[in-house]
Amino acid sequence: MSEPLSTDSYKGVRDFYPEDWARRLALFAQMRETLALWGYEEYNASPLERAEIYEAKTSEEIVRDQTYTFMDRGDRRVTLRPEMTPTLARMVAAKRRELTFPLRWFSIPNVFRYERPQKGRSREHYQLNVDLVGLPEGEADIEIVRLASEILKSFGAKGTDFVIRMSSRTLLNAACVAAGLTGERAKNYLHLLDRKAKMTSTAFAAAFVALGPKKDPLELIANASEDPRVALEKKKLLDCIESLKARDISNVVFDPSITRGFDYYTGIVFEVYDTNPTNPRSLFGGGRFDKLVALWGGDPIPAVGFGMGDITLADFIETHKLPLDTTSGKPQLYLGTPRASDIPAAQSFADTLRAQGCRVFVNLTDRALGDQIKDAVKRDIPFFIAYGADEIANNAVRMKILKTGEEAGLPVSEIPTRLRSGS
RNA sequence: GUGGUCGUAGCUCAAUUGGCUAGAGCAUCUGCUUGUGGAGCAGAAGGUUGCCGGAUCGUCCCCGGUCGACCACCCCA
Repeated sequence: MSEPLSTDSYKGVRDFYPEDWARRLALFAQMRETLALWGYEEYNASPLERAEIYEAKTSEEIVRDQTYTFMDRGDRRVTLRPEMTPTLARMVAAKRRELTFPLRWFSIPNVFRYERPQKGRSREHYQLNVDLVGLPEGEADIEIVRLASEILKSFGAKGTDFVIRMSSRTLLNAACVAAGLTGERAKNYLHLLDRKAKMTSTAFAAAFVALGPKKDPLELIANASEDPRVALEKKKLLDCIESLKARDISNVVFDPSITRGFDYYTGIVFEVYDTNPTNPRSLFGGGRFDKLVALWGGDPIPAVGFGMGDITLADFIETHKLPLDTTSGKPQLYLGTPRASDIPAAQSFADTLRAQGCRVFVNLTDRALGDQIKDAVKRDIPFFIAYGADEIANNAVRMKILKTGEEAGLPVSEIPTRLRSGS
């Protein structure tokens, strides 16, 4: 015999036991419900992607160090998707002639990053991706930001629980150009800006001066009248923010340090932060990527969207103690059998209930009835019916509510409604 | 990729300066009898102290390595 295998899961990934998976499903169900109300359709794709699609326009850091990339047996370079947006862009590009734009699409893919596991970060997580494809800046941006807010609110969050920080890549780019920063130096400036909050002001100033700018982009944005392009882009962004505020999104602010890590963003970028002082971190974000689809040829197709990870969302729900109903798939009724020989009849009785949508668990053991009740309690099944010779003979059952201990006879036809009402 | 903290039963934790057969609670299972409960009582099972090596008369305890978890960086979701 060889050594026993390890029961540990692979480093940095999670096993989802039924209880864990029920929580994920509850998250996903709430997302799907909200998105359906807004007319969004769900799509999906394989986690395996051609490696090349991450190399053109996404952050180099990710490709170099943070993806699972390998050669398959046919010498193709394969990557486990680190994010969904390039896949979305590829799928849209592939069928650009037959799709009906604008597209309102979402997906809840698992995505992979090879990096050191840490709080809120593992090597695989599920990430809701919501995208609105085929419309330029304006109402599309507003819908996406509102939807991001709406999804958090659908979990019971209040507007004071989070803040939406917005900026614009076009504004930042215009300010960089006006400040004499172009190409690599502009890109480096954005990365520096992204880190600003974590740096001391002197360290930031030193790194900034090292880039050799003629002016300070942030000052240009503050005094936008100095440059007409900056002024125009700033007005567009502020107008967008004002529109959101006018439509009940009061927790949105302009924050020029929001840049987002990916290079493919072209217009608005936003990031949603938890306002809880013990955990004031970024929850998720998104932005506009008008040139990504054109990487596969043809004219650009404008798009805007966001991605929301399941781990940070679950943490958010946990820290704010928001309720999450995880009972939707659980059995509602435990059918106990006084004798093991009653099992076939109990299954047959269960079938009539199942046909009416009742989730019924039938005992298959020869345990004593009292132990079966204990078993039902332990499994968190709310109702119990003993089904044996007496019930068959009298064609009548008594249903027990395990929480209260009450037990009463009732017509079989009433069982489905009682199970649904839960009492 | 860098640095720090930590690995003892399924879980939460004990174990005297390095010294008897590594303990407890919870959870699990079996009884307290065969048509109705979460309690109680009795009992059982559960461990190569993450793994490998070293130092020592002797190690859960010291040292090195390795794997893993957590935390802070880096970066990002």
